[in-house]
Order: sequence, then structure tokens, then C-alpha cells
Amino acid sequence: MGDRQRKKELFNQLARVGKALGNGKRLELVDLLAQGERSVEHLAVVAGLGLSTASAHLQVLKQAGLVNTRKDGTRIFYTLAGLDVAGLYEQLRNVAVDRMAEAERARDDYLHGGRAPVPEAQEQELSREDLLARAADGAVTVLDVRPAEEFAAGHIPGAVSIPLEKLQQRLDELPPDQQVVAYCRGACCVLAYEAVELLHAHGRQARRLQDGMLEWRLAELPVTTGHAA
Amino acid sequence: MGDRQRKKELFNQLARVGKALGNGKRLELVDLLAQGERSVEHLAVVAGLGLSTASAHLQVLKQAGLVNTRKDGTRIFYTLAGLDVAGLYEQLRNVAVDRMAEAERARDDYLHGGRAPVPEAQEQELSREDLLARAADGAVTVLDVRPAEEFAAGHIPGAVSIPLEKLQQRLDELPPDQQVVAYCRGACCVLAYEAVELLHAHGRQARRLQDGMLEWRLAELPVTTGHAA
DNA sequence: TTGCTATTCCAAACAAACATGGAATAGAGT
DNA sequence: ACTCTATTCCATGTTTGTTTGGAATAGCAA
Repeated sequence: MGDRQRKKELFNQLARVGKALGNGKRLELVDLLAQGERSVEHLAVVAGLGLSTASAHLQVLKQAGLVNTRKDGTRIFYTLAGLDVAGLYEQLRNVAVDRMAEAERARDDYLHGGRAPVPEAQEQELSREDLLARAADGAVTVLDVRPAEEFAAGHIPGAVSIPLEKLQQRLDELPPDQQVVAYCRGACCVLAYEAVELLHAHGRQARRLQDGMLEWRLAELPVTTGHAA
Repeated sequence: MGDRQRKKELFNQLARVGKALGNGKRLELVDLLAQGERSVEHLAVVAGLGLSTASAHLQVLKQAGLVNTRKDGTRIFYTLAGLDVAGLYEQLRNVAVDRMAEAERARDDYLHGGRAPVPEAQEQELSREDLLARAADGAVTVLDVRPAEEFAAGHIPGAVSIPLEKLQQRLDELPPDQQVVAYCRGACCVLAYEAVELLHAHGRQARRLQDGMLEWRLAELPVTTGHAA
């Protein structure tokens, strides 16, 4: 086999990772898996895919080494293969949003679209460092608005879990006089935006954490697992 | 437009970057562009592509925001859009090689294949930090074996440029009693491996720098441009 | 064993990406 | 104006990915 042929083969192998990340549905699956492990059925439902389709996409991700599987009885749970994969996904997202005007617009449409874009909201976002400092004083309530199972799979130490769907009816669980910092999956997740809006509508002091759990993990900050409040 | 639709659109936009990286030929182009700007024809020749094909691939990279163009008369020069893109490429490569056994094998085949794989050669590779320390003392000669134009587009300060093709006939330009540290494009570039082998065959003290110019740039270490020795 | 469930495999229809050669474009030189 | 060159655009055939529904598999529970 010639040198040229070997080079071609190398780049084709590297391209398999690119291909795996070159499909919107697969990126959505990666985004979900970054929050914790999931069964095939769960992923299919949440991503709006047929079972066979979801399975096929997961095979592609697996062939590219991006996800691992764990068998539990008759179920198969998929997980991201590691933090490096989450980092790759984050960097891809950053490059896309920074370098492609259309991607930036699509993100803004998704995050703020349909609602009023509040210009000062962005400056009010709290950085991870600030959150750590304030949470240490007990000066803020940290609110996780992701689904309960994602909270269980890993959350910011001391955070309270109230999934966005149930936030309205469980408002009284939040101290009324304290500022609330809401967070969700990551930079491209709507949940915390909507939570902050809902809290403001009810006269609460609320801000959004910059980014979310994905970036928190990548920053290697402490993570608590389990259902406890 | 519904929320679901907007989400789909966002992930489809992000996937365009993945798609752009999902083709071996395009990755090869990115690899070349990481060394400096290039005309279409040059890229086509070096990557072994037809002109139309190369142009089409470059369009895809451009649409994804990964490369920029500069017009100079009738020529068009392509460049990587930024260090973030180089970083994305590096991370993709690392994930591929770390997570896919086939990719790791393909890399090793390309780097060492056809020649004897020397097991201790890897430990003899010099880290960037060590190189900086040794070069400051003048204890080693730093040798850039990439093509001259890549050297001109950016090299390690103090490095000597002898393209691999001309190394044999220009051996006498290297001080015979000093250790030589050879480097090339990056972790997946053969040039420095072959250079070290050739130098050893001529009884020289030679080692390879870990990785190459791509990773040097990403580490934000000093870079010199221009043709001067 | 039989039934039940979650997942994967398979085949077929459909859609998207790729390579190629020739035409069109745009800039520079004459 | 014409010519030359570098690049892009276009139409083509070919290959590769995607979705779908149904069949096959593997594990659990009677």
C-alpha cells in the first residue's frame, strides 16, 4: 500500500467523526447525551425520531467512538464516550456560531424567538465564578430547571430541582426574597431563559447562569449526582 | 414557526460545520491550510484533486465559515478562518484517534507504515517546553522540514528550513556535532519522522518534536514569519 | 416452553453528496 | 478590444446517507 493510500485512509477515518457530527439529529442526540445516559426509546421520543432511525443514528455515533453503551436487562443505555467528546461538541458549536452568521441567527431565533429579546438580559447573566462565590455566601438560590432525571445524573452542588414544566405550580418552594439563578443544559438550551422570564413575570429576582451544565462539566467544576434536593 | 422547528433549524446549522469536517479530502485541505494560505490550484495539486473538485470542497468549507478567501489579482488564496478552527480540527483528530481503534491504526500505519516502527522513538520526542528551554541555550538545532512556503508562512523562532526532499543533499548545513530537533506540520505529519530516520542513517543525533506547527500555534507560542534563516 | 419488551438488522425508496468535464466569469497583460 | 489564466458554475452519472416498516435477536418473566 502506498503512502498516498495510507494518508487517504487516515483522513477517511478522521472524517468518520466529522460525518457523525454532520447531521442535525445526531447533534441533538449528542446534546441530550451530554446531560447523562439515556435509553434508545427515550432518545427517540425526545428527539422526535422513529425507533429504527434513532437506533441507526446511535450506531453511527458509536462507530465513530463518540458514545458508549451499557446494557441493563433488556434496555441499552447510551452515554457520551467522555468529556473530550463533550468538548468537541462545544467547540463545534462555538465555531459554528462565531463563524457562520446563519448559525448565530438560528441560535438566537431558538433561544429568544417568539418572545421579546431583552437586550440587557445578557449582561445580567452570571458567570460560573460569580455563581460559585455567591452560592458560597448563600446569597442566591441556584435553580436547575432541567427534567428531574437530568438533575439526578449530575447537577451543581446545592441546586434545587424544579423542572420548567412544574415551575409555575411550585413557585412557593423558592424563597421569595432571594435572588434566583436558573440554569439548564447549556449555551443552546431554552429552559433557563423561559424560567427567568416566568420568574420575572411573578415579580421574582432572577438571572440566568451563563451557559449551563455542559460547560460547567467541561470547566471541571464540582458536580453532585442523585435525587436529593 | 414552532419551537420544534426552530430547534431543528439550529441543529441543522450546527451540523453544517460537522458536514464540512465529514469528508477526508476536506480534512486534508484543512490540514494544509493550517500551515498557511494557499491558492486553489496549489491545494488541488497537493491534495490530489481535480480543480473543480477542490473548488467545490473549498466552497463547502467556506459556507461553513471554516475558511476565508483573499483575492490577489486573478488568484484566490484560502486561509483558515481562525485559531478556533485549527483547534476544532485538532480536537476532532484527538477524539478520533483516542476513541476509534481504526483511526489510531490508520494514523500509525501512515506515520510508521512501510518503515520499521521504532518503539523507543516516541519517548525520545521532545515536548514544546523542553524545546524552548534547550533552544534558548543554543543546545540544539531546530529543523523545519516542511516545504519552504510553509516555513515562510510561520515557523518556530530560530528554526532552520530544509524541506525533507532536499535534506539529503543539504546535510552539511547542519552542525555535525549538535543534536537536531526536527518538526513538521503536526501530530499527523510524516515529514519529521522521515527526517529523523534519514538523519540517524547519516549518524546524526536527531529527535522529533512532539506534534508540530499546528499544535505550536494552538499553544500560542511565538511564531516567526518570512524566508530568513 | 411461551410471551413480552427493547433494540437492532434488513431491504427498499428516497434524498443528498461527490467527482468530472466543459462552459462561464473575472481579472491582468498586451 | 483580445488573450491568457485562475477560479467558479453547471449538468451529469455515481455513490453514499436517511427514513421507514417489518423481521430478527436477546433478555426477562411467567
